[in-house]
Amino acid sequence: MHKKFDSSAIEKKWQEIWEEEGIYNVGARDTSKEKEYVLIEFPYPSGNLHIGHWYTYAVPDIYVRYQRMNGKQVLFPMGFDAFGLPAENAAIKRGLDPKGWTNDNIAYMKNQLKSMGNAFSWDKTTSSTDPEYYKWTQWMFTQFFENGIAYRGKGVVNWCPGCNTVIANEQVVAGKDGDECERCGHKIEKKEMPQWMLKITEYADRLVDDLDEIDWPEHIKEAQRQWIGRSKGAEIDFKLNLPTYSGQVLFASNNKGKLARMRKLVAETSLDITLISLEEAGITDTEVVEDENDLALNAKKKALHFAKQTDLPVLADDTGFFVAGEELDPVTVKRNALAGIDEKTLTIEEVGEKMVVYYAEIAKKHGGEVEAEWKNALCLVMDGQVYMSEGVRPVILTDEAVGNYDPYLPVRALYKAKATGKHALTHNEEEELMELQPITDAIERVFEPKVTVFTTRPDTLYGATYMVLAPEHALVEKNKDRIENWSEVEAYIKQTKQKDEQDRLDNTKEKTGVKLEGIMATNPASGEEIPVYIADYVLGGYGTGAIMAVPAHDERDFAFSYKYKISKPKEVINIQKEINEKVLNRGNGVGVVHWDPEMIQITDLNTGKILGFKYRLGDVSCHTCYGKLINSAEFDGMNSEEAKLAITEKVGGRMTNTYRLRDWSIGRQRYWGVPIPIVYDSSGKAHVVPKEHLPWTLPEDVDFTPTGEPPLAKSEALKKRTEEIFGKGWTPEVETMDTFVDSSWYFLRYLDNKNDDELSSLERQKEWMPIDLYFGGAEHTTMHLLYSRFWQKALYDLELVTEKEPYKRRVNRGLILGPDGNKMSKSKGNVIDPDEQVARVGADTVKMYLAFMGPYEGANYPFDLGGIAGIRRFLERVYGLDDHVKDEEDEKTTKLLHKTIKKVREDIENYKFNTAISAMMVFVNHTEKSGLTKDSYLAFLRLMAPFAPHVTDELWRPEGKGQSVHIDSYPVADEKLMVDDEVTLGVQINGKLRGQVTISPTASEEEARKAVESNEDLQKHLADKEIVKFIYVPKRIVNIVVK
RNA sequence: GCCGAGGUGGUGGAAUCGGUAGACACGAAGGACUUAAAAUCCUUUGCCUAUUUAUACGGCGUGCGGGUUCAAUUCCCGCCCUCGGCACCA
Repeated sequence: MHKKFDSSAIEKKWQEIWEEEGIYNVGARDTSKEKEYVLIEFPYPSGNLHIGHWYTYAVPDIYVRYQRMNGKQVLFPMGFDAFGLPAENAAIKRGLDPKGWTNDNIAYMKNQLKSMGNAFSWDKTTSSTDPEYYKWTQWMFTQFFENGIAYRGKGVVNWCPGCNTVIANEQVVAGKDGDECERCGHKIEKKEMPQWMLKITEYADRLVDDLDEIDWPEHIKEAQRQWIGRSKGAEIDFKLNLPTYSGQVLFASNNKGKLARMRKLVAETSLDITLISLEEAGITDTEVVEDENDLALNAKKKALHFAKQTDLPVLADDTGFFVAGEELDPVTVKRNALAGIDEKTLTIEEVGEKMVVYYAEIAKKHGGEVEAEWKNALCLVMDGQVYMSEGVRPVILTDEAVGNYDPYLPVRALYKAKATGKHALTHNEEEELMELQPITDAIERVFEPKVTVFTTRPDTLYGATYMVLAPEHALVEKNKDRIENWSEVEAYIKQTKQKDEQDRLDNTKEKTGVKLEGIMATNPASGEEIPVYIADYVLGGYGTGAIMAVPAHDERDFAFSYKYKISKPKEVINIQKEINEKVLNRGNGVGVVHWDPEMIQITDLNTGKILGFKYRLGDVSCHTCYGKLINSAEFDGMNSEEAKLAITEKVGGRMTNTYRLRDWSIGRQRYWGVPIPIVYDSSGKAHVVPKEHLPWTLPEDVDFTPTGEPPLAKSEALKKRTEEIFGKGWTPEVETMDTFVDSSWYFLRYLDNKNDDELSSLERQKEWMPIDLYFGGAEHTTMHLLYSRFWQKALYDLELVTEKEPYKRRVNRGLILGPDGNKMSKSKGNVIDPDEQVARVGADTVKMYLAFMGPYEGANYPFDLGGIAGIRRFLERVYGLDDHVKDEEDEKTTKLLHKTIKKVREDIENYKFNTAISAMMVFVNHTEKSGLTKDSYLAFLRLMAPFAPHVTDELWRPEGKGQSVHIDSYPVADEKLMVDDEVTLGVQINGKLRGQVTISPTASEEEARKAVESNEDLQKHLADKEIVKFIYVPKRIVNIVVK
């Protein structure tokens, strides 16, 4: 090798030329090419690129360049996720300006990133701190607020004294003694405060179900499913021996007619209550965002909204649903039933249509025409035809069928109907159709003293012999006068409050609890009276905060019941399969001292499947299997699965899901983030900052010293701005948003990064979404990936995006460890500085070495300084490979080239860059000896271009008429040139390798046999032996069985 | 405890529709070149045994123990270990 390989000079030269030529800018969508959107997680501009960034960005660049050379238009954008704590900490510690500090870092890191030589689409870049970016972050928040997705919640939050801020549950990690902050390691305190929340829980089902539609590795999907933690079960009401409520009840309406009617209904009941209207209760905040499709949810929303504003019980209703507090009681009114309305599944439009059709039938029966009002739509029926106003689809009713629609009819028809002025359906007539009894019954039920439990095993209801409430359950405090041992109960509640959730859920600790003396519940199935306990292992925030305890079929209930000698387990499930019992370790730590049961695993003999576990102690036992019911009255003999539904139905329960996932708390008491675009009027009511005032910029006159008060509260400029725009007495929200919000939509902004009118136009989204491939770190599996999926779905519902799911495919990469095999850290002194490596061996070498360490997906690899030298040597040899170019090459070399092309292509598509590189090394090792033609040499340069973009362009340009190799095509293997005319097979005798034969790949068994027989070495082994069997698998193996 | 991933030379790793285990690279050893070193090039390199130190032969080898098969790193059963996640979720 005579040329000197000066990687620094080469790399600098080509980076400048590429930038000048702009060959990596994407520009407008070119529809003559297939699109490919490759996304990498954008970095936080900490100030310096580390080797992990290289692994994150430089290796996927191989895939990007490969797709570009395959003729696709590839979008590979890069930006900065630049809000966050480090900037603010720098401000606190060193008195720097967070904005300046961040911008300096961005500028510096941009240069470092350019030294990578990646094919980034820099023309599409963005930064989350750019006001033109966060303007849209804020605008989306206002849309979420107006649609009930963002709300001001109240609740217990994790307060980190280190960061002086609230952190989300997901950001809390388990430490040695209790919860710790993921970022700073301080112990977390529980604090109650108002919080801005996003309703991710409302999307829980879709977040689980839509996983089936995307092509992600199964383990990542599974992690998300577990995080969401959906469990299917039932809510069941247990009556309590408490007196029925009497006194005032708030009715969630100001509609006088409705109130009068409801009062009349209440009078029909045995209840001693008085309904008062919202106005009478002095409630002014009456805006409730209703869901258009879910009637039950509407009633519940109303009830919840007003329950927060009063101490009175609240009664709300909506088309057949009656709600008090949070407890829902659906009633199928006769009218609805006759009209064929199933409240659970129909939209409001569909209900309206059915209702009108039903009225039409009545009208026909009376031989007349009926005019009726339903919801906001005026519906009318004439000549057997039904019309509805206000955008509701008209229904044309004929004698035979219902269901032909004419969109032009309603308005015209409405005037016509009014002109005819025919008979209208009166309230009295309507009431007749409603049948009062079910409604009054429902209202009575709503006020019945009861507690609702959530259970995944309603099939074991007959075995429920006591109940347990969370100590913080509202019912406990409310009934303190009736609880005979209140002082003991109160002490226990106090003790619970001191524990954080981690303590309460610690299964090595003994379970504790207290009986509520004087309160009894009734098992709704068996009718038995059962005692009620409180215990801290039942959590207020999960399910309904109350459980039914089935000691015969739940391990924890068995333990608790054994400790407090509550009741003998009542077995209601019988396992009828052929089972196998295997005794496991003794003692399983469910938290009762001296409780050391025999633990037995129960397996199905036929399938080998684990059915459940059995715990035995003396003459009592508990098992968790499914089976056939016993001791369950009319359900005896039924299967568990069937019985779940049947029993729930019998006792008036509701099948429902419950989730581990909690709403996303996005408010931060911090400065360096997106200001939440909310202002409060003088009465304290929240209003969004209208679009014309966005971006609602971050003020700069702020003192960062953490005092527990949010920094923005100290800004005079923000106060002044708010009063100037909105008026005197108005105050700004002083919280900023979690940075996970910024990263929930950046991939949309890349597409349309200069758009002043929209966050990202639907046209651009149609061109580029969904993201074809998202490379990222495993640490984002449950947080960023779940939040951004939720964000996309919320936008989808507002018709702001085109896709339900943002990411089609996802690849999780591993970590680069220090040379000692440990995680890199300054304290361990094992940090590899990428700039230093680039200066030493060049960017191409660093990139290729990172790709060569192992498969990209999954594992962690130690950085080896010897290993990187090997790659540098390889590149030097490639640099000198043109010395071996000659006019002719042998057939073997041509074959090897095509085999290498095929292998490299396959490997890139499977993210196995390591074996692709090794195949290219084999090719170079071979051709250095054999020589190769110019054509083969150039094909090889193109093959290697994605891996070592600088050196290949250096070698290519003089040959490529001045055009970059990176806009050329990727070589394609010619199958015809890969066919081998002979192949060497291993020959085994009795399964042991004894020699080799070289034959044609299409050789017959007979030919193979001849080849073996003519081989002297093999003959030695075969002499005096009888060949029992001769196995020949073409192109694979020969195996001879001898005696 | 449960769930997931994994366990292959001194090291990173390769080979799994069952078909010559250890590709490629690092490291190590020897040699060439050099005054010398570096760089480069050549050779050797899973372990064991034997001998003529060069070569063939033999044995053992993919965490451990079984099984299926002509043939198992690959499939099945049991166990051990490592890493990651979750942890009384009713």
